[in-house]
Amino acid sequence: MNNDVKNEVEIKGNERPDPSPAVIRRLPRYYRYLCELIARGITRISSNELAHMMHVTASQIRQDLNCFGGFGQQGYGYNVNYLFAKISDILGVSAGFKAIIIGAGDLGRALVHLSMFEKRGVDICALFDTSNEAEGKDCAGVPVYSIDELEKFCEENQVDIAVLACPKHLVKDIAARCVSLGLKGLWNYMGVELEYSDKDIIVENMHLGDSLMILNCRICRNISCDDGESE
Amino acid sequence: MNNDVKNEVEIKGNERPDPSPAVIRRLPRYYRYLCELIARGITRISSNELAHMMHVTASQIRQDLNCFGGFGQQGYGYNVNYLFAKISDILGVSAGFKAIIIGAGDLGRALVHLSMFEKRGVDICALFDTSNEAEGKDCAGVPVYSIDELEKFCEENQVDIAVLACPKHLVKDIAARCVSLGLKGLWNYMGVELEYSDKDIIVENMHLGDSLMILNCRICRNISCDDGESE
DNA sequence: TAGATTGTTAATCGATTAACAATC
DNA sequence: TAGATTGTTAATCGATTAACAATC
Repeated sequence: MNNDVKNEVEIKGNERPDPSPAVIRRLPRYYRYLCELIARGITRISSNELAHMMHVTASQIRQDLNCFGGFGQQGYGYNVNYLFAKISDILGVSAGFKAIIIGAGDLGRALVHLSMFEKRGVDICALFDTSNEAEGKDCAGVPVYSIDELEKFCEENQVDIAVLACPKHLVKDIAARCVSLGLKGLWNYMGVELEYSDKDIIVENMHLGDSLMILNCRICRNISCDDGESE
Repeated sequence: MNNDVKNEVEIKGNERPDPSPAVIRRLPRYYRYLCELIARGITRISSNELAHMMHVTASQIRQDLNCFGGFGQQGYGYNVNYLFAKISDILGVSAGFKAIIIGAGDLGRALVHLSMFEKRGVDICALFDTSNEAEGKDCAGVPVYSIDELEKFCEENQVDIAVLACPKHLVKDIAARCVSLGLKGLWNYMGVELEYSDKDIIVENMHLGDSLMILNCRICRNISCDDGESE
């Protein structure tokens, strides 16, 4: 059987294939620039203008957006509000995910205080303390529980995401507990490698140490290395 | 601190070309795995074994390392300690960079408390407060100054890097001051886009909000998207 | 209609993988 | 020497850019 035909059959209906990781990683940046355009009251933009603003090619913008659907209009460009709404949806801003933060130390508390979660539609419903120091207190209006209550809380509430900001040596064990509890995602700040398949849970890493070293390295060699980043 | 490295590349006809951003971004992960091997007392490893551990191809490892030089030996593999030393050097661990943190709020304080800087050979020599609240105190042994003293401090000390962890609306102004002061690098946590050329200063961004959205998106679509990451 | 700009296909470029000769 | 494993070249793959027909 002709391979082209076979593939078309396998991709049910006329569904698009999964966008590549590279495309996914560029979306938040579109999101940010569209926010900015909305704030400035701009309601319409062409791929060329946006490309100029963002220092990328217009071709890339059109290709990226067309992974998800035709959001523009020939001869007109893109409606900023409509495009923003579409990208927000793709990025799960309206998915209403509930998250907990594990670790009520400096880092955990710093994260709660950032407006980031609220802006991205993620609801922080609890902090879990691993040192029995902050337990019972609250932090920016979010209650702090003992890590011992993790299972009970997750079973009683629909928790989707755990932010890992606890001591390094506890990370693997706590991550495993989150997987058992059926959580959907781990946002890992501790630089510990977590090896799960995407079927078990989605892991997104914030490797602070790695980023610092890349900065060091780029300074030493004067290397422009922005490609891998979202900027 | 070796300002002449880049020039060497340009002058000597035989030098290797600049490694691609993709290669640079993979180095910290090699660094971490080599740390682990050293901790386990393993002194020798083949690209095949390492590839297996790291879930990458042996080909990629050999290609990556050969961007910088022949660190292995045919028939033997790689000496773990030697390779670790080489990669540490490339990553500027021994460059002795001095850094300041701008913003003595939750985030700034959380960063000082992480052992990350020390482990990577970066010396945090001061925090700068933008709210006149923490001024005069100290944080994990690091003195806190008013942001008004930024210029004076940087002129009297050899500061290389500024970590931007201050309120969003101050970021652009403070970044510009850092550029004027001749700093070499900015490590930007605030999600604000900074547009400088690499000649002015090297900017490395930690876009927390972007990462959160990518996690959201991957959960929604069940997409394995690890490629862009360092894991 | 004419001009503008998209959506999409084709061409190019770069990065990853495979293969193998060099060599320890 | 024989076996192992690198360093490096060649082949493949995917992602970016360019071009252009479709169409608003």
